[in-house]
Amino acid sequence: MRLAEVVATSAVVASTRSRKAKVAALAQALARAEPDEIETVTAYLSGALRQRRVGVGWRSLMELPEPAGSPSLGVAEVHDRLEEISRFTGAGSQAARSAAVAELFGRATAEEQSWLRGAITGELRQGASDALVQDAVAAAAGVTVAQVRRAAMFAGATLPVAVAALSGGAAALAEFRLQVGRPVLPMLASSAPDLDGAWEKLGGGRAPLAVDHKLDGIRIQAHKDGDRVLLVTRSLEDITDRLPDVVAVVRALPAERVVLDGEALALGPDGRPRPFQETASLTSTGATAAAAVPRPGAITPYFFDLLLRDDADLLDAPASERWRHLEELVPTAQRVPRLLTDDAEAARAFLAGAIAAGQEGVVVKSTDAPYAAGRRGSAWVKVKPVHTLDLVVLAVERGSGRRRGWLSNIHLGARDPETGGFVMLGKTFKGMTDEMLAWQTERFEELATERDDWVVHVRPEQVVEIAFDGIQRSTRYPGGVALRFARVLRYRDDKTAGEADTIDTVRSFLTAG
DNA sequence: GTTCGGATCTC
DNA sequence: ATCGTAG
DNA sequence: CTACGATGAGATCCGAAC
Repeated sequence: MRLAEVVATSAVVASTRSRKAKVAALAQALARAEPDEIETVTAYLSGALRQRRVGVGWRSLMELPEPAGSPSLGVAEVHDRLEEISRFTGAGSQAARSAAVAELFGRATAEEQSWLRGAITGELRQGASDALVQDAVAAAAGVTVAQVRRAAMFAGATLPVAVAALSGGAAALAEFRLQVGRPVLPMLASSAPDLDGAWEKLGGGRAPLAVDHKLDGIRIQAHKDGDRVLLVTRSLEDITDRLPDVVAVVRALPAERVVLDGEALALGPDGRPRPFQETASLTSTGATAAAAVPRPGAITPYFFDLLLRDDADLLDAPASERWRHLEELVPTAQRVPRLLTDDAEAARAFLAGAIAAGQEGVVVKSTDAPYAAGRRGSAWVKVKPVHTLDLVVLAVERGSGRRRGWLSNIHLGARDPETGGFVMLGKTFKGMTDEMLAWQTERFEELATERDDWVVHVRPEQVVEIAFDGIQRSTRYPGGVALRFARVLRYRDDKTAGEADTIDTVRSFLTAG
């Protein structure tokens, strides 16, 4: 198949908001793919490449060669070229990479160039990605969407499933099942503003619910097959070599085969969790580096679910049954603290205990739900305490895409009583309704002092109430601290900038946790 | 050898 | 990661 | 209820420039 066909399909998909029309266009293109191109075409229709990383980003694609007059690129050839580009390493690799990129783009038409750029940077914005392509695979192969999704959950990816569906139909899809050593997409949680909200979402405690500590580390899925251990992250990246401590724990479990879900984090000498930054740092340096450098604490795993034990596939079993196996197999010290209760009061106390222990919050779980891999199901509801501050807007960035024409991303400052000025702490674009965007665009145009292509600086007069999850140490911002997951709650016209929170108040969150 | 920018991963 | 919008 | 899109901070790794 020619790349031009994919590009034309992408244009059709982007031009309509109707999901049915998007799926129909994607299915038509899929049906035209040659058997040996199905993986590439499926990936490209979802706007993704098959390479996990190419080593080329938006910056390298700012300047492109003259586009070709007519299309000539084939889909398979593009994939081969990108594979070569992704493999360059060592001195001179950047030059070789950029020469190869120029060569590839020089053979693309203007439309193909812009599609390629979008696919490489992940900013195609055609309003369809994996989920709609799965629908299209089902339509093109004459199978149900549920069959495709189920297979994709076991495969941890859509591409092999597309190949199976289009070449072998429903029978081929039925071959996919949970296997040790083959990562599945992790189940995700929805969220609630507080414990009562979570309680209500899960039926108000008519049946007992589980309340798990929510640990602030990185998600790990552990596979054990005899002595062999595989650890993957939430995005299914293999991190086995970076977590030798966790590998040892998993290898020692008294089962031949096991698949576990959990969280790994760094502990201090006092047994309390270290800040997330430390966990991230320790898990991203390799095993040798970590062993060579004195560490304040090892990376410790805490498991909260068990998907497979020896020959029992427990994905569809009720949570209570999975947890029973988990408790039999994994020592308490390596399990996430959990309370089973039908009493909201007890659950609130458990949440308070989690916070006091330095954890992030809790996840409330139904005891009878199956493990819904890859879905943000309603069977798990997370609750994290929210902090708020009244900050001052220092500047605004121009929006793009859907927010083009609006002033969107605001720069946030805290008051500095010593200088009488303001210290920047971060930015946010979250929590703004279209109505707020319209209002703030007008407001900040009024307050504008200087403007460039991207940023409009404003007089520091507008106070905004910001919600956030916590404070991190920062080398980027002058105050030495930054907000984690800041979002706008509301603009405050009842407060002046002189009444905004101070940088000292912000810093006090660092020690208070 | 040190510093800086880009890419890619975590949350 | 969070959040708002649209289907 | 689900999927999508617009974007946040920090850390490391690698290569290039100084």
